Amino acid sequence: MARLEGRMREIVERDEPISREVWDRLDAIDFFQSIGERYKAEIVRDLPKGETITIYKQGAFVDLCLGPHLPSTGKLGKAFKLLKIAGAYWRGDHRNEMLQRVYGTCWANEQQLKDYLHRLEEAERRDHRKLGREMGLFHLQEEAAGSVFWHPKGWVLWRAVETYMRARLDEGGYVEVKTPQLVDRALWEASGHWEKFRQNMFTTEAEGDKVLALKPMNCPCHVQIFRQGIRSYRDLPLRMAEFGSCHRNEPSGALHGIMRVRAFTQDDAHIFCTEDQIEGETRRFCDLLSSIYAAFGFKDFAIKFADRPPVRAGSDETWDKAEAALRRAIEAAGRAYVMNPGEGAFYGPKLEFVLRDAIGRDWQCGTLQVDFVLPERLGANYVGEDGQKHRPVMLHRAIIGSFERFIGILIENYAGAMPSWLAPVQVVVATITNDSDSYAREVLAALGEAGLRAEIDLGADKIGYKVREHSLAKVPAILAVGKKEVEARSVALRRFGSNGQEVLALDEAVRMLKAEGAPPKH
RNA sequence: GCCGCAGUAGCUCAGCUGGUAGAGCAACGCAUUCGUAAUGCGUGGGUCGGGGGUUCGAGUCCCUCCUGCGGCACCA
Repeated sequence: MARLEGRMREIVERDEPISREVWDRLDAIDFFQSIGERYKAEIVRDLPKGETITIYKQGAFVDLCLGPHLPSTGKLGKAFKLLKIAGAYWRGDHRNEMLQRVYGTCWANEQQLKDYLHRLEEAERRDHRKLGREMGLFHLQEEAAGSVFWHPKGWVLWRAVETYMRARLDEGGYVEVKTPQLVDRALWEASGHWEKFRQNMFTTEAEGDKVLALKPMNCPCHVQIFRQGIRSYRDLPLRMAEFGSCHRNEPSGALHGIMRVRAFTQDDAHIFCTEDQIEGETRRFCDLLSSIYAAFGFKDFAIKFADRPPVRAGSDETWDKAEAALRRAIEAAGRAYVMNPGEGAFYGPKLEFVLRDAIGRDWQCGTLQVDFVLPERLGANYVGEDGQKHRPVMLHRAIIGSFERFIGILIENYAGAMPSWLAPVQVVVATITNDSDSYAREVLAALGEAGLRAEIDLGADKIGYKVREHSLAKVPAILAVGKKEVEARSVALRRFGSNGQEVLALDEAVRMLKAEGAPPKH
């Protein structure tokens, strides 16, 4: 890359003029073929008839390009840098050959380039893989590639997220269930997942010729619960939630820290409802989702509307109906969205709710999918007002998506400095000398009684050392106690990110920290 | 899975053309009782990712597998 960059600088230096020409299609094909540029020739060949074919020349270099280009190479300036080199499939199709792609960045001036590179470095500091290790939240190791070992502190964070989500679902009119991990392939064949995703499913054998699959998702299981007994239209909408542990054998190259793993837990739910209820349920879901995102500190998120994929289940009429229903619903919910053509699930169109990580990569977290197909395939029905059997519609939906991914994004969003309600340790009591130990224990007990996750540091180190240690651990609050505090029954509170401290009466500090450590109200 | 790069102590990294593995931080021990981001001294710690090969001798060279990283493809 250094050599490439050197050549680029020479070309910029030469300030070669760049000219645009329009060529005849056949001439262009012949020309590119003759110089061995068979990919360019292929592009020209595939361009629709009547398309203008533009050629840019720069010295002896002749290339096909839609343009526009700079008038001359010198106009590029010197504020550029090559960043990475990687393979990319020709025309984005993995069945094609792989070409080498060189990534670079270019800015109007050196300062902007420097700022950009600095931002990249800053982002690396937030990387959840680095912070997860440093903060002792979790680890990954090759004997369980793609599965997370959650450490005590990381699991506290997980539980805080789970407890909050459970409370919101309870309030939101959901019922919670738990379904099996190992399920006979017959069910996956019936749902259509076996045909489409068999190679990504972990399987095992039992009782001779039985093949069981570790569930890659929860929906078929939820339908089994729905099918127990006789459902009435009065039961709808039935919102069935599960913190469902799923396994998917993701391609090795897709794994990424805890964001893309092979074993994960979804905040999954399926809303069984009538067609008429789709709109109301979608609106209700969007409201719940945005309220929960806001509670976790995400004000901005994108919504994408993914419509029918090339390979799919269900008739075109069913898809027309499902897409129209979802479009009406999202529009009625008054949410802006962009299209994501052809990216729907195989059984229905979906809304994708997308959050962004520290280095600007987008991650789908929430989703809402309209499904007319699975209830049919798996034989779900209910008795309507008319006394006849009807098919329910299923809305597949998740808010945080997977706990693993969402926690990864949370860590990056806060750069590890979690708000108190999510922090593994909310407050540390640190003594200045051992004379204060017994009072410090009283302080710890008071914090514990208030339900705070508190730790105590009675070590023989200097207070400066303790402050540094717990600041690096990103603990939201440090309560220092020394002679003065013992006498006044007070504490010296230092908050994460602040250089000063305030001295407060013990009960006042406990009251304040308790309030700050509670999950957000909504 | 594909292309490229990488894997040395818990972490960050050094180790020249092959000659018995090193630093800082962390950990542990002892001393220090100190008022808001590092007290001092000492000690232990490695199948150099796994396997195979070349060589008198491999962390270093070759083959192969695994894992990770960056993209691509995939993502129910």
